[in-house]
Order: sequence, then C-alpha cells, then structure tokens
Amino acid sequence: MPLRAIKPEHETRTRILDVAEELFMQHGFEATSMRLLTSTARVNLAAVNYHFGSKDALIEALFRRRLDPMNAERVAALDALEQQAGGRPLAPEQIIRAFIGASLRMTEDAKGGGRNFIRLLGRTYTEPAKQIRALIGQLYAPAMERFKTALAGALPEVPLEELVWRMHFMFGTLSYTLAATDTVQLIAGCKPEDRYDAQLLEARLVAFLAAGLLAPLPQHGNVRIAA
Amino acid sequence: MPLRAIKPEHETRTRILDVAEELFMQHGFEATSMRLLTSTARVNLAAVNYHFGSKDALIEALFRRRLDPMNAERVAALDALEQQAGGRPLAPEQIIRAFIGASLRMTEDAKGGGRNFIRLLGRTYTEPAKQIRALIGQLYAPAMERFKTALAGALPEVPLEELVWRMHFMFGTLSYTLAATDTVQLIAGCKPEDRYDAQLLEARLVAFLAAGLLAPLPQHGNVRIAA
DNA sequence: GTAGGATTCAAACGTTCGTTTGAATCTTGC
DNA sequence: GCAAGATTCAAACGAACGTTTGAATCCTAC
Repeated sequence: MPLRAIKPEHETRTRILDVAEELFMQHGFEATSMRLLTSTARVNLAAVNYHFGSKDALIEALFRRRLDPMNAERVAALDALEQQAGGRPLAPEQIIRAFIGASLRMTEDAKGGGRNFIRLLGRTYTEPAKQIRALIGQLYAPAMERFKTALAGALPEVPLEELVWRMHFMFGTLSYTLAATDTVQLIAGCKPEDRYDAQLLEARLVAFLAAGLLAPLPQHGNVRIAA
Repeated sequence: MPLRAIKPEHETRTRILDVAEELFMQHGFEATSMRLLTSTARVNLAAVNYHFGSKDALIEALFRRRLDPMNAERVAALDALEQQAGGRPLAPEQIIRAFIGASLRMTEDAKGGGRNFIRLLGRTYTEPAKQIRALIGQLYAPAMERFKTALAGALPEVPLEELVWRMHFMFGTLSYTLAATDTVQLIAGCKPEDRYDAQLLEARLVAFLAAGLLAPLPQHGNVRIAA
C-alpha cells in the first residue's frame, strides 16, 4: 500500500476526540448523539464504546487530553517568571499573562481544534452535570493553588479571602470571554474578527484584570473585617 | 369547600414554572425530562404541552417571566440615578450597582425561586442551543443599549470599542460569579455561606468591576489604535 | 341543575437514545 | 503463512424521550 504514508497510532481514537470537541462545542454533551458523532468522524457506531467505554468516559478523556498540558504550561510559565525574577516579587500583570496566555494561545489554534476546546471548556464551568464539574475542578486544582500563592505574593495588601474572590472574578471573565461567541455582539456591534486578534484581546484582558485585582479594598456597611 | 382559601389563578402554570426553574438549574434543559418535571410539580404529564405547547415554549416562558421585570428594574434604577443627578455625570460605581443590584437582590430570594433563576441564567449565556441564546439576547438588548450609553457618559476617556469589551468582561464576571456554585471552592476553601452574603459580595464586585472599567487603556505592540 | 368550555387524566404513540452482541476483518509476531 | 489479538462492522437491545389522544372531570355562567 504505497499510498498509506504512515500508520497513525490511534487514528480512530484521535478522530473521535477531535469530532467530539467540535460537536460538543456546537450542541452540548446531551444534545450530541453517538450516532451523529460517530458518523461525522466516519467511524462505526460502536467505536466510542470500544475505545473509551462509554460516552461519559469519552468526555473525561477529552478534557484530560487538553487540560493537563494546558495547566502544565501555565505552571511552567509561572516557574520561568519566578526564576528569572530571582526572588523579587512579580508584577500582577505577569502572573495574569501566565494564566490567560495558555488559553489565548489555544484559541489561535483553529486548525488543531484548540479553539473548539477552549469554547467548550468555558461553558463547562457551569455545566449542570456534577461529575463533569468535579473533573474540571480536579484537573485545575494544582495549578489554581500555585497561582493563588503567586498572586498572594504579588498582592500582599489584598487579604487572602478577598484575593480568592478576585481570582474567581478573573476566572469568570476569562471563561466567559472565551466561551460566549455571540452574546458580545448584543452589547454592541463589534467586528467579530476582533475576537480572534488574540494579541489585542490579551492586552485588553490584562488591563482589565490587573486593575480589578489591584482595586482598593471594598468598603461595606457590614462590620465584618477580613481576618 | 371551606378549606380552599383562594383559587390560584394559574396554579398549574405557576407550579410548573417554579419546578422547571429548579430542575433546569440542577440538571440542565436536556437532562430534565418532562416526566421528572411534571411528577415533581405534581401535575399530569400532559400539562406542560397543554399549558405551554412544548418543552421549548416552557423554557421561553420561564425566561420571559423573570427577565423582563429584571431588566426593567435595571433601567428604572438607572433612570432614577440620572434624574437625581440632574445632569451631572454619574459615577461608574453607581451604574455598576444599578446593573448588578437586580441580579444580587434576586439571589437573596431563595424562597421564591429567584436564586434558582439567577443561577440558571448565568449558565444560559453559554448554552449550546442557539434559540435560547437568541432569546436571552433579545430580552437583554434594550437594557444593554441603555447601560452602554450611560457608561459611555461616565467614562468619556474610554473609547467606545474598548468600553464594549469591558462591559463584556463585566457581564462575564457577574454571570460566572452567580452561576458557578462550587468551582469557587476549588480555588480556595471559602466558606460557602459567604456567597450569599449579598451585601459583601456586591461590595467586592463593585470594587473589582469599577477598577476594571476605569483601568488605564491597554498598551499593545500592535499599532492598531482605537479609532 | 345543566350545558359547555377549561382542565386533568391514563395510556399509548413513534422516535431516538446509549449500549451490547457476535461475526467479520485487519494487524502483528513468529 | 498462520494463529491470536485488536479492531471494525451491521444489527439489534431495552429504555427513555417529547408529544398526542380521547375520555373523564372540574369549573363557570346561565
């Protein structure tokens, strides 16, 4: 067979994962049937159950394939920053870039399906199914802890409890921005292609988030003071 | 029938809507079957189709019931602010409070189901089904335009294109914060009851968002300058 | 009290779902 | 080149889905 160049190691598995990323992003988990998925991927209906075990296991494999490297990249970026700073405290902007950069870079990977995954991921934080949220949380936890420590060092004047909330806000801004595809156009008629000028979007996000993280502490009538 | 105090006008309709709010929030639209819904609401299986026409029409009625008053409240709050300001420009914090106040007040309505709705709404911005997103956008559009104008007046130094993105970020922060129920606990072990101290949460959100909206304009290597 | 519209009811409709099965086919190691 | 494992295939499984039906029941107005 001279035409077959190289034998793909796990061609069926990979093709299922790629198509699942796209269809789950377009229609959601529940609304994507195995029949549509397997026919789109040009594999047999039973292939998903053979290679992954079940639809749920496919979803889990899908997240693990992307999320582990992405969070590893985040932590590595943070490590590099801290090493080259040599003990000096990092600027919050640097930490923010280390965090959001991995996501933004993946949105530029339209060909490889990375963009599909990022948009799928953004909507999954609010996914109803508990097990999916639990998986996401589990895959994120180590990187989260790492960034919490880093931000606490960069923002010593922000109490830890407040910082946790601000990280939460940051997380929300990022995931919503990357996941919502058309809602933004309802706020205003922005040219859709701007969304994928990742460089400009990153600058906008960093400016907004850095200001938010560094905001003066909130004053509230409640006498509860951060410990 | 002395025991029946008052005849509820649309008891079945209302009970279906209330239960739908709760179940859709817990399990999502697709995963909530009509059989579970109607049996939980203690109505006949055919009641949804009789009173609403279909499951999709029920979803639409559910959003209309809450979203129209909520956005009307937002606009009214903004009107009141501008009237009492008498021509003087508003502070961004005031506008933010007018926008997020309606949502936060509804999260305190645990009894009436408002909290269910807010959490459901937050996850619906990224809902896969196009028709649902379109409905949400349509119901939001007038209030959005109103707040865009108000913020543009309060932030004259922010170019309109940048402002639209920052509103987008604000929207994401709010919806994610109100929708995500347990993801925050993965960032850090924050006491869950804090989430529903609406007063404290509002102060935190306003501080974060006001700083973000007022942030210095982003500098990016790209020479594209806001028009 | 009785006609007539509104509502509720149990039952069934046809469809689609995720998964399983067992044989057929391909791939690999010797 | 052949046994053995890995993979693919067509077909079917039982269950659950949203919706429809037509009779039964309730409510209201006269």
